[in-house]
Amino acid sequence: MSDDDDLVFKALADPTRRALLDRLFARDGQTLTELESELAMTRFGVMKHLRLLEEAGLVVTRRQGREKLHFLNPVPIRLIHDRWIDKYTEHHTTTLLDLKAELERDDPKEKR
Amino acid sequence: MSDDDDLVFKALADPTRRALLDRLFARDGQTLTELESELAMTRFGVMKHLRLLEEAGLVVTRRQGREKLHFLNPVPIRLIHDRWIDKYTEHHTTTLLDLKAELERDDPKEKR
DNA sequence: AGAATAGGTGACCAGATGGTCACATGTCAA
DNA sequence: TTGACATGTGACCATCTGGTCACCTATTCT
Repeated sequence: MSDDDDLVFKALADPTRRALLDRLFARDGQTLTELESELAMTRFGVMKHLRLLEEAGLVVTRRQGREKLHFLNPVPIRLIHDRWIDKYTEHHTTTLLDLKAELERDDPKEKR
Repeated sequence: MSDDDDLVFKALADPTRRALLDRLFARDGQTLTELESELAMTRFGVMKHLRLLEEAGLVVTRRQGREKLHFLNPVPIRLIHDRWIDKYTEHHTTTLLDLKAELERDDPKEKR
């Protein structure tokens, strides 16, 4: 509600930035150059994306000499979850997801 | 990963659409006209936003006569959560959030 | 049937966004 | 201290996005 989290949602809106979060989820504490090498984009682009992620609080950084290490911060994600998932109905959702996984195992890719 | 969820993140990127989800979270099954009346925007704008939310699967609809009822679907939100919150560290995050709430009760609004 | 009501379409415009580049700063190691 | 490396800044451009409007269709009620 306090649309301070606007930064978080804007940051998550781009596929490149989500990919960066995925890379950090897989291995935390990577540098800009490491992340760039995995992403088929110039260093400048990656830097811009990392800046947005950091301003949104989704990534926290620590300088180590001339390197800057990046870490994934899960807290804002958790807050998104809590905004629209009622504690009371959370169990139902989980059940639905299990059912969905079950169905897709039998009938992979059905549209709408 | 299957950037089909691109629609979900794009849909969540706009404050008006998040406000719509909030309204539906508060009271499910509202019509377009009901939602419009709460939002200081023309009906056309609201309709466009609802369409994106529906295409993203965040809102599901049911026609009833000439009315169209809108319902919040929490499943995609849950999937976002599961993408970056490790089951193993989930407890730590919850603990951090509790701590944060605790701190903000004593020191409301501190930046960064 | 005819009026009122609820929802839908396509085009249009101003402003925001993603990506690149030339150039600049800071740090390490020989 | 010089060169190589890691990161940072400001400007620039093509494209996407939010919002509005004139106009259209479908359903309900009298």
